[in-house]
Amino acid sequence: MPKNYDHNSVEQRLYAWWEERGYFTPRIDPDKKPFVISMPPPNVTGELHLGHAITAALQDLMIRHHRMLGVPTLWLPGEDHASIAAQYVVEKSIAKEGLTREGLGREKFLEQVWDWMGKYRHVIAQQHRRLGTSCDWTRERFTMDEGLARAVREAFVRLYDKGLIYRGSYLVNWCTRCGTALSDLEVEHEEELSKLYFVRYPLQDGQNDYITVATTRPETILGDSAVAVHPDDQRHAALVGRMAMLPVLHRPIPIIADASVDPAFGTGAVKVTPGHDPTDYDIGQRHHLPIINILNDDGTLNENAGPYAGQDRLEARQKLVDELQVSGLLVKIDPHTHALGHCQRCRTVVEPRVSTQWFVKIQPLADPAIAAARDGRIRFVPERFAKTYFNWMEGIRDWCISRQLWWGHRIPVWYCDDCGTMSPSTLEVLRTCPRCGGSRLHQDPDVLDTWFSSGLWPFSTLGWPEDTEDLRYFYPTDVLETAYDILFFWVARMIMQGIEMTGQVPFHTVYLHGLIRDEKGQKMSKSKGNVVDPLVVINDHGADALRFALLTGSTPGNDMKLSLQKVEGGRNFANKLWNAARFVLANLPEQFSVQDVEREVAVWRERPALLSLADRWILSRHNRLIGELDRLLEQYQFGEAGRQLYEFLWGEYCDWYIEISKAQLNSGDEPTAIRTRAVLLHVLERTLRLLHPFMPFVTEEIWQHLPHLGEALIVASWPQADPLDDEAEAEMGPIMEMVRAIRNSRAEYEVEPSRAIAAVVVAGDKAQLVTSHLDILARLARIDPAQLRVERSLAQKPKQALALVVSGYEVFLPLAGLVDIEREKARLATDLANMEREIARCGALLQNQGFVSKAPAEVVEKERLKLEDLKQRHARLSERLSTIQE
RNA sequence: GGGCGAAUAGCUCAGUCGGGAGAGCAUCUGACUUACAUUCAGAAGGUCACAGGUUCGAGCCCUGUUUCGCCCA
Repeated sequence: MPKNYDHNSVEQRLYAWWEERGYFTPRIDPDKKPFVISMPPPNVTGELHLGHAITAALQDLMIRHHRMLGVPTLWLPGEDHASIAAQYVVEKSIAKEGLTREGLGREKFLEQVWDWMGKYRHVIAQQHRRLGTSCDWTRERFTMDEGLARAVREAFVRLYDKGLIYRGSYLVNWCTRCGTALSDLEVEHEEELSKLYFVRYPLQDGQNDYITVATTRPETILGDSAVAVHPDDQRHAALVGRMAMLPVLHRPIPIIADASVDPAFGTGAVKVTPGHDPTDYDIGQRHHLPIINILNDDGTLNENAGPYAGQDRLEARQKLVDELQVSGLLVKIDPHTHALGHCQRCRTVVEPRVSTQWFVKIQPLADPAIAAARDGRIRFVPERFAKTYFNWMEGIRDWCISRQLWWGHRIPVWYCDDCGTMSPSTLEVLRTCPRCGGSRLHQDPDVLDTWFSSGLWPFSTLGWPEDTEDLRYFYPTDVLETAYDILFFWVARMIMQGIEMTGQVPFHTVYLHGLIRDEKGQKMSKSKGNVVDPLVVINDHGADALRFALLTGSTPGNDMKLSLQKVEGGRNFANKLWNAARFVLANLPEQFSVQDVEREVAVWRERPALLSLADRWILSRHNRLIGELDRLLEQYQFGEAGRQLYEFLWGEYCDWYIEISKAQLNSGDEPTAIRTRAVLLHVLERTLRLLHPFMPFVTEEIWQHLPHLGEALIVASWPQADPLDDEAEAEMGPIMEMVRAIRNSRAEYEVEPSRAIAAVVVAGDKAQLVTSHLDILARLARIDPAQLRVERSLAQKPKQALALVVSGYEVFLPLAGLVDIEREKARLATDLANMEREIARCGALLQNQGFVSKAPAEVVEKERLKLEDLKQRHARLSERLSTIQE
């Protein structure tokens, strides 16, 4: 094995091997309940980013863990066709060649999109492989696959037949660039500084009388149906019921009273444009006002705009303001900040506009989805997202699902040119009209909101609506893991559609992770140019390093700033592990087999006394780690689990046990050496299994070098903990403390690191124990074995020596010529003072009746023991102080 | 306007049982000690945002305040 771990020579080779061996594909076993995750399908608009990397890391962790638990485990991958986003990027792409969607025509344009899909689906799948995702590629799905298209038609028709889908003319969000309607969720509001225009509307029957209204969109004056004031507003009460004359168009409109008007806004009088504003739309409904649409699809004004017809809305705004100015109707223009809706995809300002669209009646779907979360059939991790979910679900409005786009699932409704009826159909092509039998049919030209098909993902990917073996076995799935920013878009819709279509919740747990931000805390975006490409990170430091950094650097639901230093830390960890394995292997004899280890382990279980204290300690620590990991993984505390693995492997196994093992291996006692090798290997091998879900590549690679049973770590079994050895842990603690204290003193007195020094350990009834572990002190604290003494007690304590007092032990370091009595006095005095403070605190606590009577017995006992230990150490220290003061 | 989150070491963040404040990085001192300089040993560094409250005991629970961020309307 080379000295440094080289991820580049390992990762892609191992992945190809795993995939080829078929480890990612579960075997259906009717006696076992499977574990299933549907991978959130990335958009085929581009390449993966760090958000996908954390998604992959978290899900692969759960998947690999369950696979090792022996559960049939399915992680179903795929890609989303991302209707509006994909159409947007392809349009931009062909624009570089001077082509337009309209110029190409529907068919030719769709060919271009399919080309794009083919390319990027492949790129995305390859990138997922680089991340190490152990998903079942044999079940890979695309939301535009025929099977999934069939599911979309089925879902549409079922909802239609139940009366939950309707078509009608309503006010919707309209993107003038994309030329389509959008759902409420696809509109993003941003605070912007704009202008508030105050405009006089002359009264129809008054001379020189006006009512002044304030508006941010003066061009919509052309579509006004009324002026409204608040019913209690005394300033305008006299005008209610009279008529105002619309500027420019000179159309008389009524002045009405409506409680939704905010008297504090502008002058308290507002213009009402039911065709282009949601609030005004509602006012219009209440007062039976006419709806006037002044916009064409592309954002130019239509014939209702009179002289401004044909002009772009923003161009018309300026001209109209100029005209108002000239005619003296413009009172003033104030600066004004307000939230403006933008198209999620192209950032164009969204215009509310009345048009004929398809809608899902959402309340009948939302109610059961709310109930499922209320009664615990679905739980959220972290829990607080349940509240966000309820907030949104309870205020939900009907879902506009039709889009005036070309790329996507065509709305499965056919119009008969003979009898004029419309027929929804689950058939891909409807050839004859079910009503009149006519064959002159044309399909609705629009497509469905992408999220309509995404909402079916957990079951459409398994074959629904067919009653397939996969659907029966793998559905419902278990965990849905994704970023919190698509809770409404996707998660909520899967829950609603899942319950509606299958009668079951599609998953029992929703785990939401936060967003990955750059080092300054900003959201990564291509336009900001601060996007970190996961592939670059992987090439530099390895997928394991990236995954470990993402997993241990985040808390569920919280955003995370990823720094490359953190990834370097992960890379260093992989290298550390690699070298630990090199050490272990270098010390194994040629013929060392797993059977040898197993035989040893079986013996220890019967007779732990055969082991050294350090052996027992590392075994117990390892078994404790297993228990902790089981608990943490169960609770979805993946970051903490990873950190504990890191701490164990680096801080305990490498820093202590490997160092101690060097002494045991070189002790000259063959049984000790054999035993030590077995412990080294046993603990390493089992810890590799625990770490595998976090760092799959380096663990598998090392495992393959070690003696092992079975084919691959990826399908090895998850370790089960042996009993803990509390005694060993309790006795090892003070010995480690002693080593640290000696190292500390050596550093303080600037003893050359290479120089071995003498020591006397006073150990009371632990003398035997320490005597059998002198090698630890000798090696780890650099004590000269020839000058190391252990005594039960010492009548005459050396004066020219440093005295170290740790729990249960006293250590004297006779550093001839180095000990400075004055300095030593000062050190002892400081230590004593600190100790006295602690003793006072501890004593006061134990004096406190409330504490003694109310705190749990074990906490009280802990404090008692602590106080006792402190007092002992204090006594020895003060004795020492008086000795050297003589 | 409503809701949520964050505020802990110089930086980035853990701290999910209410029981003596932690890690990584950075800094300082020292070391090529035969697995690893992607390393090792040691040190320094904190009024856990602020003010109250509950409790024997609060970084953690409750109330209020400040600053920053996000979501919804």
